[in-house]
Amino acid sequence: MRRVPTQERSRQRLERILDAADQIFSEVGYDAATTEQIAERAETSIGSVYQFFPNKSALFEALCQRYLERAQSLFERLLERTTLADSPSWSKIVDDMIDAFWSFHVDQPGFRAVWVHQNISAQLIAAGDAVNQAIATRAEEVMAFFAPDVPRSKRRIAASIVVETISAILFVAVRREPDEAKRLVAELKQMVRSYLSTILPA
Amino acid sequence: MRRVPTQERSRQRLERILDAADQIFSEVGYDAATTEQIAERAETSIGSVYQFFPNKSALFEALCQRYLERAQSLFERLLERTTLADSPSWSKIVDDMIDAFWSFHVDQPGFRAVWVHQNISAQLIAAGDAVNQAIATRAEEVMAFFAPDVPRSKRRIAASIVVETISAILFVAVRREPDEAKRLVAELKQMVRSYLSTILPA
Amino acid sequence: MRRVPTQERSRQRLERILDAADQIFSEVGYDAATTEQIAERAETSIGSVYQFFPNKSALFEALCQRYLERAQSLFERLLERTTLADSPSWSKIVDDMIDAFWSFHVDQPGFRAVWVHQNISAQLIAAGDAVNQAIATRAEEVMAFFAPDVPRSKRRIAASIVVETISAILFVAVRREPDEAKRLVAELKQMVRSYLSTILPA
Amino acid sequence: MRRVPTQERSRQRLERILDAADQIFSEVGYDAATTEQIAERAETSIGSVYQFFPNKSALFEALCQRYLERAQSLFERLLERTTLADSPSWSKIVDDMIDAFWSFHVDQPGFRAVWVHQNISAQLIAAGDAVNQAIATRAEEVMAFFAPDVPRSKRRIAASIVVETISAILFVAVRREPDEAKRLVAELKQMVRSYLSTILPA
DNA sequence: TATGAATGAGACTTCATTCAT
DNA sequence: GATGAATGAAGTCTCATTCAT
Repeated sequence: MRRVPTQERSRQRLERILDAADQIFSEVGYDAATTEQIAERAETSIGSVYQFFPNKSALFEALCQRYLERAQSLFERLLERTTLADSPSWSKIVDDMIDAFWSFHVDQPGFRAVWVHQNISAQLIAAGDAVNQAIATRAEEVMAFFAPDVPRSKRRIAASIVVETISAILFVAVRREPDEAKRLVAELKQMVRSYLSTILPA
Repeated sequence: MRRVPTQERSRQRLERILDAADQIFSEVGYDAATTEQIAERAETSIGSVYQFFPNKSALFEALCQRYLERAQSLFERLLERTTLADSPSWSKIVDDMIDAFWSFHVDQPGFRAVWVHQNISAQLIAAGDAVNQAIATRAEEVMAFFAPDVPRSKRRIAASIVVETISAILFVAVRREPDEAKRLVAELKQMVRSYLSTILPA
Repeated sequence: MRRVPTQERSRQRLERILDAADQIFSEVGYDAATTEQIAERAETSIGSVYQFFPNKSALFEALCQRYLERAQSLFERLLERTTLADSPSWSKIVDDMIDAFWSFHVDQPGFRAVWVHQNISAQLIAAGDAVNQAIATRAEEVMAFFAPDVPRSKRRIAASIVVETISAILFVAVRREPDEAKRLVAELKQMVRSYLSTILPA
Repeated sequence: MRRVPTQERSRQRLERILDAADQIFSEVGYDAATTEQIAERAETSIGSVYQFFPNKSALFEALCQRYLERAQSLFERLLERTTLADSPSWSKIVDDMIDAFWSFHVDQPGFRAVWVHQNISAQLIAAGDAVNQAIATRAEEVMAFFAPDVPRSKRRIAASIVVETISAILFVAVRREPDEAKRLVAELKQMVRSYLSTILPA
């Protein structure tokens, strides 16, 4: 980012630009989106966009970063609420997690576009991957709480596959009919639980 | 497609164009790929590309179709080999299937690009989706063999989630280190088996 | 022209090519017409077209030539029929001439396209002009019969303007509604007669 | 037009673009003219051309419009100068008109290209036709002043043919040698006068 | 001689980015 | 700091023409 806004006015403008970019990218995809269009939606001039970001790609990366933070923060808020000390069942945690991320996908349609574009351009920091990795790392810690005896490497791979599966199936589900989506989410929970039950103690 | 080649020489050229397109799309993504680049890689002229395909998009769709056919044919070959009458265990089928599609992903890197791009352009027949749906339908029939009592709708959703999960995890795995990838695939088998065991009889 | 056909079969092909070119040029104009399209309409291959004509422009020029010959021949046939020796009134000749050329315009829509294109490209022999000039020269001779005393230069300019006017107004008339066209033609006769009556004796 | 310039600098640029287009179209015709060539002649970049006009065709139409306005304005200025109340002879008006439009043709060579191209592309507002029709309508009014008794339909057709004839002959004359041109114009006046004298009172 | 696949120059147009105001 | 006009590289696609079969 070229300039970090200090004044309130500027910060609002930056926010508007990011929101506009989010919408446009999500509506038409990275390549079809034009910087002019984004400036217009943000009700600024193209010059102002380039005052914050050196180029289109940087604008996209900032969006990725924003999603990473949002997803991580969602995860943390969730864990805080159900403090582990309360000794909830891990299957409850799984269900809550899936529900929470389901809402995340539904509420933030831009995330999809971001995720998709990342899988094209290798140059970009794979923010989608980054989100999943960050969450997998945290999930691993939670698993350590429930199954301290399982070797670390086993926990890592299990956490990884669980997070990726959830992410992937939710990704698929948003495009299905609402009814079908609901059933997919339910079945996803079932799958994750049955898998984890081969690793974690009841 | 504008012209279907009849002579051998032309058919080879067409093949070369498709292969080149496959590579380029896979390397840089749909939008960043240029038709000129594709022609060059195929060692033809841009004019020849446009003799077969009316535009860039049509070239891409032809690739999609090719992958759809390849994946379906892979699936069918697999089922034929392990004739159901031989009464194999379903878990053996699952393992074989995952191995086979893993090879498919590894050998055909272009499939990835095709799959990803489809999630952007709504106009395109979603070949990635199409592949999965086609295979899910077939998988459902296999499940019917092992669990004729499970209601149809349950089978459908189960087949769908299994296929999507396999597809998604393999998709993730190709980008990981070989060692990590191997472990992910192993764990994927485990997850699918444990999920299916809640539905299918031993 | 590259090759003059000697065999009957070839001559027919050449004729078909010229007819096709005539139609296509007339339908879409010179630039929008494609050589491929012309070959197709002529039910030949593009290669055959290029066997007769070195390029698109030459094909067009051949068409021009054909129109020049047709128009000239029309004029000659007309004069023959109304042998001057029969001492017809010149106003009768004018009327017949206008009627004949009106039919020419109506029957040969391609002539219009040819004429229009010539006024763009200066390199081309202006066949439209050529037609008019050729006919003007002949018309001048006819005027000499009726008014031997009028100086040659005066006759030349009068013939020229009469021919150009007829040509131009007929050109305009073909694009008008049939009814309007008929009135325009009638008025054209009136105008030419009133002008000529200032030069030729009754 | 995409953008209407407000600042002086832009207005000049737009003017330069139009002038350049005028020249180029007039030199090589609509199709052979390239947008790049026009930009170069206007001493701008191709991007600037496309900032004002969405495509080549729109640029052409703007030119048509400009000619229509210029021609109409010329006609009006002419009529104002020779106020009808001054009861001039109509033959004087005809002569002045022809002289004025002759200058118009000579000074604005681009008009020719515009006029010619319109006879090809049916989609375009036929500006050439438009010019003539607009002037014919006005000419009809003038005729009404001199011959209020002549029925309206007769006046209309007479105005139409006079205007078309003048337009067509001037069109031809610009391509002739200066001397020949002058004689053609003189003869044109003679023809129009002799025709009108069959309709209008002395 | 006829065919039509192959070629590639070149046209139109877009859009990321700069910079004078 | 904000604006938006100007730039021009680069992309897609067409079509006249050639030449091997």
